Order: sequence, then C-alpha cells, then structure tokens
Amino acid sequence: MLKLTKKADYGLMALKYLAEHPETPALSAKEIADAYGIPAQLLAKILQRLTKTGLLKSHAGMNGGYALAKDAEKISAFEVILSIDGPFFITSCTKGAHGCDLTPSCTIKEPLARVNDTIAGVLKSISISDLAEDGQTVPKAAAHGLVTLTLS
Amino acid sequence: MLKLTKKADYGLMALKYLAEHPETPALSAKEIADAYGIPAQLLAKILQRLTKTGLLKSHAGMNGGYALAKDAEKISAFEVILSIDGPFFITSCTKGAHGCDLTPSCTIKEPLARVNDTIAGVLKSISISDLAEDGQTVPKAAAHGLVTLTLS
DNA sequence: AAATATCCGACTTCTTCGGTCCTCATTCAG
DNA sequence: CTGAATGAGGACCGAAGAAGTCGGATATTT
Ligand code: SF4
Ligand code: SF4
Repeated sequence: MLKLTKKADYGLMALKYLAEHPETPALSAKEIADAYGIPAQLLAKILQRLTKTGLLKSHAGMNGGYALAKDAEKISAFEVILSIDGPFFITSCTKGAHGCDLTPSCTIKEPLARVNDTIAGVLKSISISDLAEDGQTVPKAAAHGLVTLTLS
Repeated sequence: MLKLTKKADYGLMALKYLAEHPETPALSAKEIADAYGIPAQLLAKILQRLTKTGLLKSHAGMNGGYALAKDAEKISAFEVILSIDGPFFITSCTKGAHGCDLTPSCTIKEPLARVNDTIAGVLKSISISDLAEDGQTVPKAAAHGLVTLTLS
C-alpha cells in the first residue's frame, strides 16, 4: 500500500541521470539501464511512455536516444508518476470505473480526497533537479517547498 | 501505485464511525459493517488487527464489540495504516528483506526517503476526529497542519 | 545493406489484495 | 449450565496488478 511503482522509480532515476548529463545530445535506453542495472527493455518502455507524454525527446537511429524535453527544474515528480503509472489517486473510488461500490454510503471520501490533493502537492513540489542535487555535501536542510494541509 | 489499501480504508471508516458514537459502550463488527456495506468478516479481521495494536478495546460475548482505546483526536491516520498494512514506505528498498536489488547503485533512495518522511508526516497530522468533523457545514478551510518539505 | 535505436503490443510470472470459510475462545442471558 | 452472540485467528482462494520478457516493426546513421 502507498508504494511507489518500480517503473516510476526507474523513471525518476533515468530522468535524474539525464539531468546530470546535460552535455550529451542523447542517451540510449541501454546506456542508462546499464548504469544502474535496470532491465534494458523495461526501461525502454518507461522512457517511451515519458516521451509520449512530452517529458522527453527521442531520436531513433544510431547515436540516438533520449534527452530531457524541458529544464530539469520544470519536471516534477508528480508528472513522472502520472505519466508512468496513470492518474494518481490514493483511494479506489476516484477511478471513474470499477471504483469501490460503496461510494454512496462512504463518509470519508471527501476528507481523503483532500489528503490526496495534499500528497499530490508534495509530489508536485519536487523537481528532477531536486533529486539530482548532490545532497551529501549540503547537510543543511533548506526548505524547498511548503505544503499546507487543510482538512474539513 | 500509491494507493491506499481498502482494508486501511475500511479501518478509517470504522474508526470514524466509532468516534461518531461515543455514547455506546461497544459496537460489534457486524453493526459497523452493515452500516456501510463492508463485508463483515473482513472488517472483523481489520478491527482485530487494530485491537492488537492498541487502537481499539474489544469485549467478547453478547453485547460485546469494539470501542476506541483512546481519544479520537489522539489517533492518527498514520497509526491506522501502519497497524493494518504494516510498515509504511513508498519505495521497495526500505523493506529490509526482498527489497530492490539495485539498492547500492541507486542514487535516489535518499531523496525519496525524505519524500517518504514528508508524506508520513502528512498522515500523522490527520486524526480520526478530523475525519469525523461534519465538513459540509464548515466550508472555510482552516489550516489543521503545516508540513514542511525539506529536500537535499 | 548493415548496425543501432526507438516504438509498441502481447505474453508470462509473481506477488499482493480483497474476500470467504471454518474453528475455537470468551462472555452473558436465561 | 447451556446456548446464543461475539471476538480471535488461521487456511484458503480468485482476481488484479506489477515486474519483466519476447518478437517484430520502423527510423536513422554509416
Ligand atoms: S468510497 Fe470510501 S471506502 Fe470506497 S474507496 Fe472511496 S474512500 Fe474508500
Ligand atoms: S533502491 Fe532505488 S530503485 Fe530500488 S526501490 Fe529504493 S529508491 Fe527505488
């Protein structure tokens, strides 16, 4: 429960890797996969998905590969997860079809929807460049985002 | 992904229901299940779990049932989820055994761990009483909790 | 033409989730 | 004391989703 899909995980890693190598015009899926030990074919499909949603640019053929479509700071973790795993929802009822059949009698879906928004906000406040920063040398905790939880 | 288990969902509903009926000394699992249409046997096991972790008090026999072990405001959504679904982690690597095998080469687990803490903080800031409040009549969004996301 | 890539869907395998069933222990009413 | 009501807890099953694989088609450079 509440676990990030490994595909989304891999996607974040790949994007971070791309963000760390801004010089190269394009990196192939295999290159990135080898760098981390991710199954190449799986990562390939993930990157294709990210390309289709506009987060990456792709170029086929030799010396082809993928590159960030926009600045690393402009890409949020939320977009990545959304692209790879589809709509982000904490509860089952939000999914239009095949949700939970007791939606009418449920009394906690509204509060939970706000919780959902809050968590989504947290994810939106995180960018790829945040992940790429060399955190070890900067132990001081700088406030990057502020999230306000408002219930009821 | 990132979806709340239905069991945890049911658990929250049940706790809210109990919080809304503070008069009655005890409510049986079947009563609560019928009130919402939750499978009775399933809810029973959930309540048993919550009892074992100390969130509920139980009483067998006729006119028995469950009651909140502490004040509704003292029970956080985080505790509930933790009790029902086990340790809360958004990544696979955190789980000691059978985590992700590329943990050593992974460069995003530290940042993600902070994200994990942040989301956990959000959940901890939500109490059962927050859910039980009659939100419809009070549309003004009062800030209940403040969460600071610190990355890097 | 050959090598290197992306692109894309079908498929298998594995785990987890949601749910049921059955049995035993406890408590209370009569 | 006995039986109904209730909790406690394990075994089990089917459905769904996740992780990963395979095979083939297309595009681009050399
Ligand atoms: S309707 Fe209620 S019980 Fe069903 S998924 Fe939504 S929040 Fe959970
Ligand atoms: S080690 Fe990295 S890739 Fe593996 S689960 Fe943890 S964060 Fe994800």
